[in-house]
Amino acid sequence: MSVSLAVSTVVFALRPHPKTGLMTLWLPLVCRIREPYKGCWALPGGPLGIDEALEEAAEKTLENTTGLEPKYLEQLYAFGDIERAPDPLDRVVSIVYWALVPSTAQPNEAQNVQWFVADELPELAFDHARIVQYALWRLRNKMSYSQIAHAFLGEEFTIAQLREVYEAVLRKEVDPANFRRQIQANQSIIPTGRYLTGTSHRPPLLYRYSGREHRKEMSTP
Amino acid sequence: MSVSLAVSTVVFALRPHPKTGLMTLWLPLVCRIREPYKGCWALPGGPLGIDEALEEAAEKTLENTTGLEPKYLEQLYAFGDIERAPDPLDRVVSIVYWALVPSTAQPNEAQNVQWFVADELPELAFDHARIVQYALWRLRNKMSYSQIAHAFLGEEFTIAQLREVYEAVLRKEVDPANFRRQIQANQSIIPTGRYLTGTSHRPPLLYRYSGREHRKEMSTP
DNA sequence: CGGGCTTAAGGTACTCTTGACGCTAAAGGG
DNA sequence: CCCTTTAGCGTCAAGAGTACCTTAAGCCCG
Repeated sequence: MSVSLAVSTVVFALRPHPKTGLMTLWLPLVCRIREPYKGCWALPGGPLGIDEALEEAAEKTLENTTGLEPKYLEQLYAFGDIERAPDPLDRVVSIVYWALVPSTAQPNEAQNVQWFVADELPELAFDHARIVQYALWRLRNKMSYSQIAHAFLGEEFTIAQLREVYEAVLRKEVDPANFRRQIQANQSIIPTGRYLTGTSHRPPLLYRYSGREHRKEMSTP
Repeated sequence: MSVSLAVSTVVFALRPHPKTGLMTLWLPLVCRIREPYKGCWALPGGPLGIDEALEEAAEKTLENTTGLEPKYLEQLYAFGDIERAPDPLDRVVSIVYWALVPSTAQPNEAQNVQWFVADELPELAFDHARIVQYALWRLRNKMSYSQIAHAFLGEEFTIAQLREVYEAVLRKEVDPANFRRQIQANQSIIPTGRYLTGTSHRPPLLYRYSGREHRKEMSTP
């Protein structure tokens, strides 16, 4: 008898809040159809195949539950406490990934999968509530020093849309002028020359992600 | 047949470089006594026991190989590529921790264990060279925004000793005056009132770590 | 014993970043 | 045609970071 290994994924997307209409973080959960925690909501995931890479498993889970491809995927943490499952003989070590998917993409709702507002989750199975908390912390942390915000958007976006992502994730207002300055200082976005029309005000320039980080990163070894 | 799970640890300590005499990062490696990579140097570690917590396993490894207790211990990453071992049937997922031990403690050299200068390692088994590279990056990264430097020192230390830790890890000189100001601004160290005597110059004040972080951290969930 | 050497500890001046806020440009709507 | 709204740029002051100077307080050596 040995410890078994699973891979789970915390998937984040931005959508309007059903009540306030403001952009908010959402994530998909699956309803467990077997014990333990039968009927409870849990993170999507599954056992690791013998010939399957960790990241590959996380992507497969994402594809199966939401039908989406991540624009960003990173390992979060390996959770292996002994008391994770009610029965200590079912010991599972979960390697958890977190992913960002653009709001533009339409998710393909699979069976038993439902999206929830990240700050208003139901009771979760195992230690998954703690895992989500940590993933949220990592997302907000990384958002404030890294350039991952564009992963929530499509190929082209305005600076206001990018700012809206920051405001939604960090849950605080950002000064538009200073945000523009900062984002333009580190050469992370480049103007496409095209404008977004159809707004009832001055048409904003469209930008795209330059691909270069302002801080040299090595988040994944 | 399923994937097996192991826990390894990258242990860092500071000691003078044998040639230059400057403080440098060292880490312990064990010589493999069986195939694959027999005779090659590798990170200390071993399989995860069924009733053993991940962090517990990392601490046990540390104790067995060096006889030391870590002043800092954190999960680094879970490495699970398929090509990690020469034979794909021996697939192992390694959950790697990294640890800091104070230079004051005297290591208890176990059999087959030897310490190396972190920047001058021999050829390593498996993907351990890449793991060490990543651990070094994480250490240097964390050192520059966190307060882990004191983990290399004893209970009491002078500001110059703390600065020496920064200089050794980040491999660059730090202005003593500015370093003092920064370190004193975030209330991370407090003066003990005692002085370090026996030096051939003005005796410096001894400080100890206050335990509070200047940036609220949640590096471990 | 006193001058020289070394590091401790604190201070100053300059630069760069950050935050608060004002002004003009350019669209649509009444 | 004016009003409203957001885009985009500029300004100013506070704060953080950097380079460097001054004084303090021990030991070493002549």
